[in-house]
Amino acid sequence: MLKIYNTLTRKTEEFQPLEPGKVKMYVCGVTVYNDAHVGHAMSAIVFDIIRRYMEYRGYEVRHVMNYTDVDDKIINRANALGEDPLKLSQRYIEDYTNDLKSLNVLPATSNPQVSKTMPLIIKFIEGLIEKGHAYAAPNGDVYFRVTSDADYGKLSGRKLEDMQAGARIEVGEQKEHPMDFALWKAAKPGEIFWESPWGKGRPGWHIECSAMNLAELGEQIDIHGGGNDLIFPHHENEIAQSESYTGKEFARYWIHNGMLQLGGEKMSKSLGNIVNIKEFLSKHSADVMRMLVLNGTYRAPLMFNDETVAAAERNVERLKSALKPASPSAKGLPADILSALAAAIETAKTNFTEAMDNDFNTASAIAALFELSKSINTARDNEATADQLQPAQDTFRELAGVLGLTLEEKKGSGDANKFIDLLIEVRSEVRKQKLWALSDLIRDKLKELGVSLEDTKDGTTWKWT
RNA sequence: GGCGUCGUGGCCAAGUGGUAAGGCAAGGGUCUGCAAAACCCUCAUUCACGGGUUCAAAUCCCGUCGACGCCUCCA
Repeated sequence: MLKIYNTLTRKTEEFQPLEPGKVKMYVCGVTVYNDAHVGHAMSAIVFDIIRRYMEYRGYEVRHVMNYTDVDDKIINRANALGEDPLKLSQRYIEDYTNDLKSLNVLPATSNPQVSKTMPLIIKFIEGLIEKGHAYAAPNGDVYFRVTSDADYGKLSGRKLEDMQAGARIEVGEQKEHPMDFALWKAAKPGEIFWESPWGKGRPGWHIECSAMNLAELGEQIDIHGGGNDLIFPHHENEIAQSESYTGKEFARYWIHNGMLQLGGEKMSKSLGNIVNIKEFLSKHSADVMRMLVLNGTYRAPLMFNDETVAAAERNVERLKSALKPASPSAKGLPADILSALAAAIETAKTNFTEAMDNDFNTASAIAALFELSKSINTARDNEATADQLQPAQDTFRELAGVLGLTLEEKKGSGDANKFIDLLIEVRSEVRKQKLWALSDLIRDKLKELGVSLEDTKDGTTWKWT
């Protein structure tokens, strides 16, 4: 039985989809005006794992992730670069799509964009005005009337009175209530705009997600996700808009991932403590990024530093060791170890599923993989044949795949491979003659070039590092 | 100030009532010409602190201290 922690109720609840066997999941994507960083990667990986696990459990998942391609920051950046805002955002959409692919994140079922949802957004706002939940200000802005929503604040646990008391809230000139938020913003001179019943303008930040949800998944969805920095105001306002518009409960389960921490602080563009996804992937594999996420709890802050990255690197190597082939000269396993291996397969499956069912407890799930890898390696060291190893390695590969780990070795340039093979062949002859200094020199020099050798009784293996 | 999450070994971290998973690092060993990898052993009488409930608490309750996130754009 799959259980999920729901931000809305602050409880871990049994997952019950609206429609048996199907999951409608909407995850807030990124605002595309800049290179994405590893914090965005964390969020994407978290929901990728959730999606993969639900599919493993047999659900048909419709996974929608939007792109915010109309926004103040995009307009500012485009102005600074002298570029058309929609061209700029389109460029970064392609860029982020590539990042996600590099991270082995499955493509979402669909990726709606604000700029392509304009008619529905306008219709949505009109509907809210008709029902008294919104009003147009004289300057062409349209605001949501928070006092018209009886349970406004239920997701973030805030009350309007408390928020009004907050010192940093300033009363907008055009607003009835300081917490009212913009559904539509009148265009400033020279800004990109769309025609609307309220004049030229563009949508506010929150309305896009309500509209795209409706367009892609309908009035009610199972899961709504995003970073926990979106709980307020973004998700709170989405609920207010959608539920005021449809009169129905919007999302049943709200899932929020924790923030990636660099130097004890949230990684964010405004703090300037950024590691880009591309920068990270130039030094480490996608599996390493994923391992960092898997080692922790998706809801908790994720520590990101040299030490945790190095540990993740080693963890990935350790898991890969389980997939090394059996020795060609293996004589076969003793009966007791063979049955222990069979038992280890079942234990791993059980522990893995129990862990993941418990609100996607990946740290526990990964522990099940470490234990299985130990059993496999022990079997290999005890003369297991390839056939004897295979069932365990198949299970291992399958479970790792559910977490989105590829466990693939790094590929070098194909041309180099045959020369490396040749060098190793020569080195084998050198070793037969016990010319250790020379053979070690070859090994050391290759290491410097990124090729690491391992001498085994069945000969020498190598890989790119 | 308000709302929320959380404080577990040198580090990352699971465990939410029954006597501390897993990984990294470290030390010892097996194997190896030497490495590397793998495997074996060691590594928290204790879970921020102070009270309380209970036969039993890291786990529940109260308080204190501390960290982080949100309250402004944010994955």
